Amino acid sequence: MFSKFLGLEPKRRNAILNAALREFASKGFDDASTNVIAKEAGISKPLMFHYINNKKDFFLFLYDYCLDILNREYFDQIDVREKDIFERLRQTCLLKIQVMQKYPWIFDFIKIAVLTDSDVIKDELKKRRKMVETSSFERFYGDIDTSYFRSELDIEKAKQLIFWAVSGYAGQIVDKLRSSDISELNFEKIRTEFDGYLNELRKTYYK
Amino acid sequence: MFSKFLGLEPKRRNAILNAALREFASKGFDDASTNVIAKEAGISKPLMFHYINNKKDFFLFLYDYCLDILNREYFDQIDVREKDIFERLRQTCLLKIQVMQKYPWIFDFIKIAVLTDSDVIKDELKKRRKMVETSSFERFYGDIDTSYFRSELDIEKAKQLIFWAVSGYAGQIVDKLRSSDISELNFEKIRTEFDGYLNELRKTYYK
DNA sequence: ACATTATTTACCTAATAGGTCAATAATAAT
DNA sequence: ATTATTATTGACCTATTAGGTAAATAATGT
Repeated sequence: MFSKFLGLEPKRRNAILNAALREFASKGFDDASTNVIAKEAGISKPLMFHYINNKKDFFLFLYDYCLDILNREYFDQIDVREKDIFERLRQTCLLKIQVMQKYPWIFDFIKIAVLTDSDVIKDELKKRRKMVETSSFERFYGDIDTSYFRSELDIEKAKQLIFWAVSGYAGQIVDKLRSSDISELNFEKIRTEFDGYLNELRKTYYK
Repeated sequence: MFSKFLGLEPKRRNAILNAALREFASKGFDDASTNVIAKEAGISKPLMFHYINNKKDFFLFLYDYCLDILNREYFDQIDVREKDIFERLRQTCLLKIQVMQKYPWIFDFIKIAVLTDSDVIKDELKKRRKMVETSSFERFYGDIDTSYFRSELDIEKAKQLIFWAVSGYAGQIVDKLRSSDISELNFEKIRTEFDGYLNELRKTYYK
């Protein structure tokens, strides 16, 4: 059905893709404008409609397509054998940044797709809803090794607090990713800064 | 200029106020709809325009008005003599929840007003911009007593991590505040849960 | 030179935007 | 009870934008 879109050269396909993800993610389905998407993708509206059929189908297609991308490039890449929470966080966060360099709005798009209550797409989404984690917390950090934790701690609370702390840092990075040009961001510097925070957390939570 | 609005009985005034804050905060100035605001406030559009003059002036009025509210009911209430970071966080967060029970969107509105780049209001906002903190971090947590911290810690990183962790918890509460009816929320339970997390943090970061 | 594909200009109808006018409903004053 | 006044709304204005398409043009391959 979306073979025309899929058959495009990657550069244009990704231009349309990212323009759409951004518009949908930041405005929601109903308020998103196909005019804006076309303009930001750098093509005319009729040409875009030549590729995408209509707004609704396009959104639903994007949902499936993005879940595939995320499964391939994110979820499947996570090494579940790593049981150290800080190593796991390091891995998942860096991976996430990597994915977001290619698709800056993909996570927000999925989040909005899951949480939306737009009448037009609600039912369709309900049908095809594979098990997508809303919190991303239990799925990722349910099976870590807690034996390193300082004994006087409440493990569940500690895990939650660590997760929130790291999310705070990640949120800051994401803001930077979006405001500055992605290419000119110093990835190496981010990594060492991030490791600094992770070490600090390790010092406080581990024996 | 907005004497008509200010002279309203508090119930209606707050209905319009909160409807407007919500619409502006969640859509931004340009995309916010006066139709939606009037409908959600429970009055007709002409009546609303009878009170508010026009969209632009209304937004700018709201900006000043909300800063006043925040100064009176939030910033001025913070006990700056309290130098313990966890006590300070406890205080500010509970205060914030209290303010948000009255005006659920006031913080988001100010944030959007500060960050917006709408051509219509940008210049006007620049003129009247009193020093509003963007990060809220330095202003609140610059002068706390760090002597309780475990000696091997990097103080600045630790403060930042604590702040992020607490923000994570606060964000969760705010989501609940918005989804459920505010009145039916168990404030007492939140307080004890919050204290639980603060204690956990104290255990990990203090000697 | 022709057939085909890629792309845009110009347009459609319906909805919504900010905003107002003139009429109605409610209240207060006589 | 009647009038004067205030509070409130239905109907409407013009401009813009929404999603979407038909037909013409530009580019490409044969």
